[in-house]
Amino acid sequence: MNHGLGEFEQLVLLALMRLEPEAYGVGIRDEIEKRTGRSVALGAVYTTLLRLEGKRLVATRLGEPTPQRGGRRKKYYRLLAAGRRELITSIDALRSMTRGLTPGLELR
Amino acid sequence: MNHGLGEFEQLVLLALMRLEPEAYGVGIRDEIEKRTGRSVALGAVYTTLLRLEGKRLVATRLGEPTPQRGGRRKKYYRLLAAGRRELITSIDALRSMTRGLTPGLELR
DNA sequence: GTCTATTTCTTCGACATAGTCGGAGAAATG
DNA sequence: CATTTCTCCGACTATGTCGAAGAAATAGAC
Repeated sequence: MNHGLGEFEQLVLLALMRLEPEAYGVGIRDEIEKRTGRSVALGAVYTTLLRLEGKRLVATRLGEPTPQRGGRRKKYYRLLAAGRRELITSIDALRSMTRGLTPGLELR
Repeated sequence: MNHGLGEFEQLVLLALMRLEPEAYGVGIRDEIEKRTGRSVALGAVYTTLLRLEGKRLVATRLGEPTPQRGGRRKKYYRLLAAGRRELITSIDALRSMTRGLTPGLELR
C-alpha cells in the first residue's frame, strides 16, 4: 500500500495551495525558496508535479501566453480532493508527533 | 548537496526524541504507529536508523539484557546536535509553508 | 545442568518510490 | 533570429519498504 507523501511533495503541494489558482512551476519554486530559504532546482519541482499529477492528486489547465518577452503559456495546477486529503493526513501525522515537544519543535 | 530529511526520517527522529533516553527500534515503531495510526514495518525503522547513524545524526549505546523471556540487549538511540538541527530546520520549513493556511492545515 | 523451543530485537538484501540536477526543447515576444 | 520564459526528459542518488535470516536472551522439559 501507499504510505503518504514525500517531504518535497508536501512542500510543493503547500506552495501550490498558497498560489492557487495561479500556481505554476516557476511560481511554486519561488514560493518555496522565499519561505524556506533553501534553494530549489526547477527540474525538481516539475518532476514532482508530474508525479503528483500521475497520482491524481493535482490537475492542470493551460493558461494563455502573457504579453511579455518569452512569456509562453503556463501550466496551472490545482489541488484535487484526494491531494488535499493526503496533505492533511501527512501534516496531521507530523503534528501528532511533535505535540507537546519543547517549543521550537512543536508545530504551531 | 544534501537537502534535508526525508518524510519518514522526520517521524523516526521525532519518535526517538520523545522516547529518549530509552529510544530503541521496537519502541520507536510503536510510538509512530500509536500516534499516526499508520502501520510501520520494523525493517523500515531499522534501515532508517542505520542511515541516520551513518549520517552522524544519531548515536547509540547498548543496553543490558532485560529479565524476561527473549529480552535481548537493546540498542538505544540518542539524537546528536546535528540531528536536532536538521530536524528543526525541516520542521521550520513546514511551519513557514503552512503558516496562515486554513485551520486544519496550519501546523499548530 | 543441558537442550531446545520460544521470544525479542537487530541486520541484511532486494527492490520501489521520491528527490535532484543539468540541459534540451517548445513557444512566446522584440 | 535572438532572447526570454516555461516545461519536459534522462540519468543518477537517496529514501522508503518489506520479508526473511540471524543473534542473543530466558523458560521449561528432561
